[in-house]
Amino acid sequence: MERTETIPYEPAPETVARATWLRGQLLSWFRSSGRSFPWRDPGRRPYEIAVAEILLQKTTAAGVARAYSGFIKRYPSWASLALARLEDLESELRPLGLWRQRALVLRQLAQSIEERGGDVPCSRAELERLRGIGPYTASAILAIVYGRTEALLDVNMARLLDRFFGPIGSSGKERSRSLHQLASLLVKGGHCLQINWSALDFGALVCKARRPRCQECQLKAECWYARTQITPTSDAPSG
DNA sequence: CTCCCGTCCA
DNA sequence: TGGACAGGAG
Repeated sequence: MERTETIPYEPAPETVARATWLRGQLLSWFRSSGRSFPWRDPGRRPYEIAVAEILLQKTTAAGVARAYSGFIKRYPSWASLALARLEDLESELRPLGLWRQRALVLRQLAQSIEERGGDVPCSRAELERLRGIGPYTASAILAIVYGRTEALLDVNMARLLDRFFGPIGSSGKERSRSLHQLASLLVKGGHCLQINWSALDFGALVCKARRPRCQECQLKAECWYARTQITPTSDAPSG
């Protein structure tokens, strides 16, 4: 037997074709409807990128957008953040939620970076050793700061992939592996940041968790979710 | 698996 | 009023 049957490192040809089509659609959609955030602006320092990624964890991007500029202005560097008073940090973070653990994480992260001479690690292993930096945040820093080809598989992209390609695997482990495979397939075609941000924005604005806008979605003809869940008389299920 | 947590929207 | 949010840690 072929080893590809037991070790599916290679996605099926049809999957590759659909992923390529999806890429084109997302990039096209992003040019006209993508979101603009201060932390996406070119020229941002690694510090500003890292802080944004911590703030964005399990928090709405719209909320972070409101607090971001003020936070950077008040704490403009790793050094200032490392020396911050915990109470001040907490009150700055309070409107975003998760303020207690995030204040600790940010200050400890700043102190760790300062001990390294002020530079953000450029390897996944080093990044994930730091408090508050897991697989996703490490990928984001590698992609945005160091220009590496990494998939930003957050809840938005996961939902989009899940719906577009259809349910994958029975176990959570298998599903996770397939999602990462699809995500890396998307990103490997080039334009890493554009495709990542387009998938995130599309998942947040069109392929929403609550009320997906399937009727006006340009992917509906090829989307598993739209083709199976939509009925002529009703939009996407409300639940 | 649970907790962290304020905000937003159906 | 409750689920969901650019996750991560215990």
